[in-house]
Amino acid sequence: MSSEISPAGATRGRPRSDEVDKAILRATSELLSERGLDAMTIEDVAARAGVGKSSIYRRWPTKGTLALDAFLNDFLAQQPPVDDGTLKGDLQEALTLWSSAVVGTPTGRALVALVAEAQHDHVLAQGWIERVMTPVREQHRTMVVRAIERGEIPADSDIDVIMDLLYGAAYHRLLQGHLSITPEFIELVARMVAEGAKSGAASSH
Amino acid sequence: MSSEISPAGATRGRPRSDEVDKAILRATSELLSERGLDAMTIEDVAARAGVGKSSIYRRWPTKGTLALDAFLNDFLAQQPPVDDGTLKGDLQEALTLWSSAVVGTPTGRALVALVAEAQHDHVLAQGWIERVMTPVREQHRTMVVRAIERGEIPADSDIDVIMDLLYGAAYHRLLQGHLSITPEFIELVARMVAEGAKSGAASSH
Amino acid sequence: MSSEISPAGATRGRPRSDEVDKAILRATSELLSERGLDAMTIEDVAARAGVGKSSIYRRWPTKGTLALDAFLNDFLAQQPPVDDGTLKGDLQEALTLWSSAVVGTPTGRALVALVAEAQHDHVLAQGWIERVMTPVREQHRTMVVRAIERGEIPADSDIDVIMDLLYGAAYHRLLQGHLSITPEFIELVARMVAEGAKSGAASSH
Amino acid sequence: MSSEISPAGATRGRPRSDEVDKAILRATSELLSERGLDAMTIEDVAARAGVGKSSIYRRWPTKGTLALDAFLNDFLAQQPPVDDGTLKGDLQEALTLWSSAVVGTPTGRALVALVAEAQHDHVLAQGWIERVMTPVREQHRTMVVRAIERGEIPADSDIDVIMDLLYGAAYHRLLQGHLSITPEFIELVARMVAEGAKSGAASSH
DNA sequence: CCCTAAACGAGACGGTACGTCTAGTCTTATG
DNA sequence: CATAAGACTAGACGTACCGTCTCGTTTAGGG
Repeated sequence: MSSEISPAGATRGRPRSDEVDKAILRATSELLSERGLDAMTIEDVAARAGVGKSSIYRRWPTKGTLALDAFLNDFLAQQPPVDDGTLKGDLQEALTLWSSAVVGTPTGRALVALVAEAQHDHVLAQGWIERVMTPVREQHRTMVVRAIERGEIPADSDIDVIMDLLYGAAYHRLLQGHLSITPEFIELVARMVAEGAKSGAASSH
Repeated sequence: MSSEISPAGATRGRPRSDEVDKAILRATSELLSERGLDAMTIEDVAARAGVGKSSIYRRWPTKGTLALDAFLNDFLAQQPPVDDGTLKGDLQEALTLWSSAVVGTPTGRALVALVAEAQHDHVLAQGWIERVMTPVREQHRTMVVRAIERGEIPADSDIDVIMDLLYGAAYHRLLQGHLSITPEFIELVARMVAEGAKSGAASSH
Repeated sequence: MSSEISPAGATRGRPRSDEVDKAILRATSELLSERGLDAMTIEDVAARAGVGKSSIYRRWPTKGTLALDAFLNDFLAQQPPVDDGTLKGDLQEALTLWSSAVVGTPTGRALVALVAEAQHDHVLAQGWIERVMTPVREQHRTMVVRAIERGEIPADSDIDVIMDLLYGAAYHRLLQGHLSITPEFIELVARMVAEGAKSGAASSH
Repeated sequence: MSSEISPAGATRGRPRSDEVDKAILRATSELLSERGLDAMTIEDVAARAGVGKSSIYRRWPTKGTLALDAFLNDFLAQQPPVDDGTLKGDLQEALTLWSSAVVGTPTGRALVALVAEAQHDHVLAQGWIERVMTPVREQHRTMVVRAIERGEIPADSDIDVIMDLLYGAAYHRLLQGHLSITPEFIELVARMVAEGAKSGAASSH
């Protein structure tokens, strides 16, 4: 698990046990869906995993970073690359995949809780960017690059802003809870972002 | 303060003291900017305000709802209506106002913490929608209505989605912290949303 | 309970509950005899007494001082004054009373553990002297005073040393465990101390 | 070190290292005077000695027995036999030697801690009797035997009780801390015990 | 002008989880 | 085998807050 604190030296002393890693992450996943990050305690995890508390603290500095590792297994597998032939189609498909992984699911509740937790856990915040935001955006960046190659949108389009509009709208409804994420919403967002992108050269003000 | 629990009966007994209200909200505001919602405890607030804990619990059910009241004073005053003559100009101006109230300010840190807290405090979540989201969107709805009246965008545009795109992108950067909110970002978002809106009839898939 | 930390002001706030005091001391007494001071934990006491841990820490700074209070109830009642008419008889009777309270009893195990604990708990050490050693010696001082008045022993006898010889020998066997405390031992100690006291003027070297 | 657990078989495999023994005992001695038995942990000792924890556990079953070995080196050398010509003189000299080894010294603090520890470490308690109490008393027994041979005290004197009176008084002040051990105290104790011994036949009640 | 009911400051209450620490055991790679 | 290193389970420590609950006191109407 890449976010773990690695043992200082290297091969001296008893090595960390993989069994323990797995048991902790399994217990964390379970508790995360059963009661959410906030109601999950380190002591719960240790008890459920049949592990001493120090074996957890030895690996993860905070509850949030532990939860992040447990979350990643589930989440990333559900965000494969897409290719529909049009920018609007790609955006819609990506957002549909995201929403089906996240809306009303345990994974989604974990995501929401992690974003919340990251607001006061800076280690988690950094891990979140590096291990969730960056990979997902990197993967989806190709959608936009293909659209540029097809001549659908300007060559100097700001890919980051396109991503922010697409996911921003979705995260907004997920986190603020003022309206729900429906297929119609997704279709409209994808259409408007794709359309807006056509006029979206990076800096023409 | 409208979110307070009001005394059941009516006028018997000693009335609630306005001094106490003010002292609590002042202490909350201070502590909120000094150390953030998460590190602020009810006991801190009581001590700072020179007030018994029960005088706080009598008025607000959770730490979040208390913080919401303290936040609202500061925030809403800073979001006046705008009118620039074009949709893109209105959107840009509204977002600029928002960002100057929120980016790098104590108010912004409070906002972020409140959104986080609302993820596991349902009373707060409801209050957040009713007392922050709804008023702000209501106020800004006129921007879009004017654009429709001017014939800039279709009559059946989905105002909610336009708002979600605009604020969603901004909240996204604020909450995820992967990129910063610059004037260029705001300009580009406003332009792309305005452009996208031109093709954004509510349901044409 | 005189060793408790008393509340700062006086009558402000909710007063300490006598019920809680009693429950804690009862639980402590029980656990002390069931498993000894060392194996007794504050958490055990709290659970047994049906009390929060903080209600214990609020009153007693260390496990030792808590145990001391629990011990005192039992012990002091068992050390009434004696009067036999002769010094040797008084000493023998006092030591017999002490030994029957202490040898092979839960109270005795508590005493031994407290003396041990006092070696690294200075607050307890001071409390032990003030609330056990001093009262017992004060009470028994009259035995020696009467012996002086009867002319049995010199007027300038060192009462402290007489006490140290009498109790010292007994504590020695109790704590070192090299030999046991029998009636014959007690009789002989009492006789030898009484006899030694006849030549024991305070400073004739 | 006689209290160590000896290796089961004999000569198979890598032999125990004397260096390790010495390093452990040296580290123990140092830590014992620096912070006392109670604050000394096995992990401290291992770290200071540059040794694995298991190399300590392989040799000594408990912290107390380890400390006992470290203590013995220092202590026993300081208790040579005495011969003054009179019982009172011998007792006084023996007690003076003991007090100068023990009162206000690191050795003394170790002794006190060991007696305390022995109250809940039965292996240590047994070792204490066998390797401290017994040798010292055996050595000093000759003082009393000589006094009997000189006709100073009855032939059927109880040597154990004489020792208990002498050392008991001293240990009492050392452990209870209610009064200090001065030359005057020692002189008076020696005189009173010697005097008491003249009437101290074993069982004449 | 008293009476009564509620609000007030203070702080004790039963709980719960924290993150740290030590104990004593176990598991590596290296001598 | 013994060794140094250090991970392992277990569980107590003392602290910090939680939200509730007494206290004695204060402050208003309503009778």
